[in-house]
Amino acid sequence: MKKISSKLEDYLEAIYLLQQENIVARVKGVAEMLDVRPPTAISAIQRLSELELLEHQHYGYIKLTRKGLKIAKSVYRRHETLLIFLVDILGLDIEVSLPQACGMEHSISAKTRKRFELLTNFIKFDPSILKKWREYCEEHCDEK
Amino acid sequence: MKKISSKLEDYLEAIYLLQQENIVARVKGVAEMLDVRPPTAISAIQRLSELELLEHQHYGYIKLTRKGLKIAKSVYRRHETLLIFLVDILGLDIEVSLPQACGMEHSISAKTRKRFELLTNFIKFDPSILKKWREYCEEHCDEK
DNA sequence: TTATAATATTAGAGGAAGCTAATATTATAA
DNA sequence: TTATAATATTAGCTTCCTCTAATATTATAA
Repeated sequence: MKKISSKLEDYLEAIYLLQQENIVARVKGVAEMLDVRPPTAISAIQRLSELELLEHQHYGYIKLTRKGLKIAKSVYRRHETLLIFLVDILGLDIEVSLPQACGMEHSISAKTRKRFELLTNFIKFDPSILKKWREYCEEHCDEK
Repeated sequence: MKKISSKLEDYLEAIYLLQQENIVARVKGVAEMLDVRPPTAISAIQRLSELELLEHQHYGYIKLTRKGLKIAKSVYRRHETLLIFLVDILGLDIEVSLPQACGMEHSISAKTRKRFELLTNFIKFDPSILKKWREYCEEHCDEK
């Protein structure tokens, strides 16, 4: 599977999320979700279409192909895993965690994602460790 | 402090590391470290010079300014923290960890970095937790 | 000291990703 | 059904970041 840029990954992820809600995505929704202007979204969508990662009918729907969906899901999975780690384990606010998860999600491998998930569960579902960690964090988090 | 692109952060970090070894950095070293051609390095160095993050004498040395050094150190610190986390806690090989740390280092805040460091120390320096985590990881890491 | 090698720089091109302004199409409401 | 609003697209420009080829400077070795 070819490597695409992190920007293009963002577009696939956004289209995937819109598809979840509405079956198909539209240019306006994509542009709004990624906070870009419609022409910017269009040009990304056209490149993704050339890569056969989605199908785009003129003035019509946008739909991920099987290959596109696969990439989109994997990006979103990394995003989710990192977000949960930042919020539930590192104890960061959701608002600051979101953009950081969005930044990191393009850099980690499947194996790394899995390890993040394991560590999250290891801590989260062991009350004594979770408690110890929370206390440790509380105690040291104002240092330096 | 102005936000610069992650590419420019990479250049500052590389120059910082070269400075550590040789007092001053040179174009060739920077280009080699970042795996780009000299003209690419030059153009980045010129932009950084305009931002007053480094001083660059024609055909001569490259030296970070105080502002540049501050950014470089902070990037490198994030890099180090993430690398140690990936290797010592998540148990990943150094070769796969390096590029992933390089990717993530541009996305995390100072607070997030600190939390990563705390979590690393919390696990690393508690032998019983470390042992439990290693076993847990070993047991589950082949799933999915 | 001068020729050669190494290094640095400039010039110019290209792709990615963004924008605005203008235009085309589709959807909606009178 | 037709005028208007909403949406999508095209055209053309900008900046960032990369490259190669050509040129300039500095360092080294004969």
